[in-house]
Amino acid sequence: MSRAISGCTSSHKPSGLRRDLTLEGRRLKMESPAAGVLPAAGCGLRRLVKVSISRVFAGSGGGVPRAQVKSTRRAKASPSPPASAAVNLLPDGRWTSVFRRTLRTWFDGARRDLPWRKNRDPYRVWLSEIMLQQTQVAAVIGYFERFTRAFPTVADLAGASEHDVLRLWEGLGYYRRARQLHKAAQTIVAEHGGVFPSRPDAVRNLPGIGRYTAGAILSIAFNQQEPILEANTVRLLSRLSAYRGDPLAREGQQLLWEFAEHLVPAHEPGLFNQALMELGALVCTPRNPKCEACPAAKLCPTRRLGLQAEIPRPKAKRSFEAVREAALLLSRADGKFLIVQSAEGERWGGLWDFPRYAVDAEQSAAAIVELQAKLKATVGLDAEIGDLRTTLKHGVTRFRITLAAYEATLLGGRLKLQGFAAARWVREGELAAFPLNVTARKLAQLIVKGKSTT
DNA sequence: AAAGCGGGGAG
DNA sequence: CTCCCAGCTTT
Repeated sequence: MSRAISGCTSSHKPSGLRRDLTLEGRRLKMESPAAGVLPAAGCGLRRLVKVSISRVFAGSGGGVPRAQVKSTRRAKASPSPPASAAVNLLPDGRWTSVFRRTLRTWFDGARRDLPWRKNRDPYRVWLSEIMLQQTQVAAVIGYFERFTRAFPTVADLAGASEHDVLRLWEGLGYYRRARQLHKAAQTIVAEHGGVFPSRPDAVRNLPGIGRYTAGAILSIAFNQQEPILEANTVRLLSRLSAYRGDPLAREGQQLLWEFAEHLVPAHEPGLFNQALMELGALVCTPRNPKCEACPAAKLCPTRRLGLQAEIPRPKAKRSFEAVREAALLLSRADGKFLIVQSAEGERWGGLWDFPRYAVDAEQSAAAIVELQAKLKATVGLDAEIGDLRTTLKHGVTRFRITLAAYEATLLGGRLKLQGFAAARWVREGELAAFPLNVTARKLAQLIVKGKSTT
């Protein structure tokens, strides 16, 4: 792995002087300026070039094959659990009635005090649901508070710039959510008079709102008897029905949605749905579920069968593709850095970043050669690159990113940049005002702190 | 049906 | 380390 790149000892500071700067005895020369979209400072240029090597580990695995057979003994002293036959998970009326009452009683005492539970304002419910998509509660709380402070109403959100919306989303991930939220707010203002719609099809048609989110908003904010199914309830309902198939496959989804629809009561469906999720989040956890503390323990066939570790069926491992990237940090004599905005549909779409280059080479020496070629081809630079060094590492779900750096200088010319929504030169102090992805944010901090790249 | 999309938290 | 998270959208 190429994280062993290290040893840059140069620590010169940026200066505005026009000089033929050398780094570690190596020089970066400008090639003939190609027609480009970005003017580089004509003279006195000093570029600080950093490279980040990012890597996405690959590997693929298959799902764990499991027997399809299940036993469906019935409980004796408790209401009958749902059958786990392949076609029907629905419990009888007695089980359902006991479960609803038990769950609601438990929720009254166990309910967490979360900021979006302060009231039932549809806007706040909606915002929280969008933020909570594939994102844990603890991670959302602070974002929700800052966001609602900045944009207290749908109209405030609709009137904001996408830049400001993304700034408040920065670090939360899945940035398409923020852009869709923003667009939906504008739709609500334009087509619904600024009032959040309550008709299911109108809600469902807003960008970023799928079946789960629509059900959550309609039940919680509008007290409509609509079911929900998300990560917590997939797990909870799988266990409550001892469903041994793949809960994420089509059949599993259909059965679990039917189960959820069967369970949701006419009275306070929103509280019931939140109670389902709360139980899944706090008690019926993925690993080592707290069955001793579960109000529904006696209603749970999975618990009775001791199959908590098998249900829900573990997901198949994801496969990964190896990727390595270099982030280029260019600074001019006036201290401005080049940043680019990722195009819509791309990774980090809408966010700003330092331009990145794919690097295939495994070893640092080969990576440097490769980068030289790419810089020449894409930026029009002849670069002699100093030592690469690791500056920080960052890991995300599908990426193992190691950022390294090299230093070089550039003496002017024009840059050819394509494939970005926008590109700008900004002062060091202005970097913080842009919505940057997390690795760019960390590199920006490095710039502010160190001034030099060592 | 499968892939793409981020980042952080927990075990 | 690995797994998972108040999913949606596009292919």
